[in-house]
Amino acid sequence: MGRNKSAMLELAVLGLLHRTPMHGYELRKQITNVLGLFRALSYGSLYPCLHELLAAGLIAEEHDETGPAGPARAASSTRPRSGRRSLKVYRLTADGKERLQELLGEGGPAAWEDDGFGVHFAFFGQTRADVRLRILEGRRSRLEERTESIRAALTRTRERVDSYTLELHRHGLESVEREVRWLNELIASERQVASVPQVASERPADGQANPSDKEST
Amino acid sequence: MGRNKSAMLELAVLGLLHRTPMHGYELRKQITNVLGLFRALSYGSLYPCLHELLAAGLIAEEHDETGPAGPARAASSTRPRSGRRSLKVYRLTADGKERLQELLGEGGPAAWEDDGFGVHFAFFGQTRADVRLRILEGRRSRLEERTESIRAALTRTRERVDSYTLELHRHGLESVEREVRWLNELIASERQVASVPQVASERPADGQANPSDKEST
DNA sequence: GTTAGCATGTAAGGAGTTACATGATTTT
DNA sequence: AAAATCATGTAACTCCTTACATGCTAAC
Repeated sequence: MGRNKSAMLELAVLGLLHRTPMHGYELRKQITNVLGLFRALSYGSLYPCLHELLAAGLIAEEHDETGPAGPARAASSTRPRSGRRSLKVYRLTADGKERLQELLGEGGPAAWEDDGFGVHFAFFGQTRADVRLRILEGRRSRLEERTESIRAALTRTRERVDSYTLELHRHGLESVEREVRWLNELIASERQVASVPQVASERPADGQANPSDKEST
Repeated sequence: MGRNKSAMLELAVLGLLHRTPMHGYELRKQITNVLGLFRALSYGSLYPCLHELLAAGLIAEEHDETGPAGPARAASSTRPRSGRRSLKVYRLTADGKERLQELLGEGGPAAWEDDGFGVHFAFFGQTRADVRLRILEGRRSRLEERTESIRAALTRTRERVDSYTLELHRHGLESVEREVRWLNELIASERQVASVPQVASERPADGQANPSDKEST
């Protein structure tokens, strides 16, 4: 089949469209800003991906008659766009929902690598509890490997590199250790919930899993 | 000229070879593990880059007669490899040193984006004090933009997304804020040193700039 | 004696960005 | 009326990974 379609981009698109239908333009903003997964996803990769998903029947497009959803839209003209140009709103099809569940159910190594973890975590609300736990634990061991690697580098090269390189490693190590602590909290929280298991297909977890009781401030 | 040669890879290679000559194999390990800049740089991009730098006269190769630098090398046979196969040690040429200074002196936006900052920071020891400060401040405003962006997303979507997405944003925000605090310490430290300016060409900073007085446990 | 690690390279292909091309709508 | 933002799309190009191809040396 098609050419592109990196698994992560596909997952992000299907996952976001599962929440609410939207334009490609809005999808890109969400993927870039809200998920923060791709630093700045370009249209050059998003639109072709959308066309492929459409061809595969995983998403459907509808022509938007309401015009762009600008900030002050409600106040001014209700005049329809009269279809001068193609404004498309994409939504998830039944096949698309199936595919999304399939992707979320895999829970393999791709789900805990740097590029995959964020996307998978963002859609934990639709992910089975056992898969969630597996992904969190996979991510933790991945980061623990990195901890060891930096620690080793730090011991090996101590005194042989300048203070800036040392500081970079020190800060990197602390960042990774901090993320491991965060994962430990999440895993503990998941294990508590695990005593009351739930089905993935019907109204999956929202408000039940309450990771970390710290107030934000 | 040549095809590839992404600026960051070139900088990493020249910067590391400035510290000490080494094999391509060792370079890859340093770039992957020690600098941690590229998650896992492949030979497929490193060796071609090396060939281009060689052709450009920025680095030079010498045939290694001592054999691979294995962990227990010193103990066993001192028998030379007799040149059966090409084992190459690369070192920086005079032109390469010039080019390295040129790259380190730019201090433009590329030096404070996600992919560039780590590499540039690792070679701060060879970077002019004013450029160091500029890069640190550029990085800080970049991260402050991101802080605002996440905070905005958090306010906009509060109550509309599930607890996992909220937790992802909360953790992301804290990570960025933590890095900003780190940068503030570094900037303060640089400003203190700035009262005694120094020339870049002669024995640039090592031990003078002492970022953050925390002991490392 | 076989596995793991050292060491160098190439060809094919994937994944994404940049730059280009177009046009409506909203804000200043 | 100009500038910013919304909105969609394509073609060329860059950079990198994967898989292949080869061979030595150390450790178990």
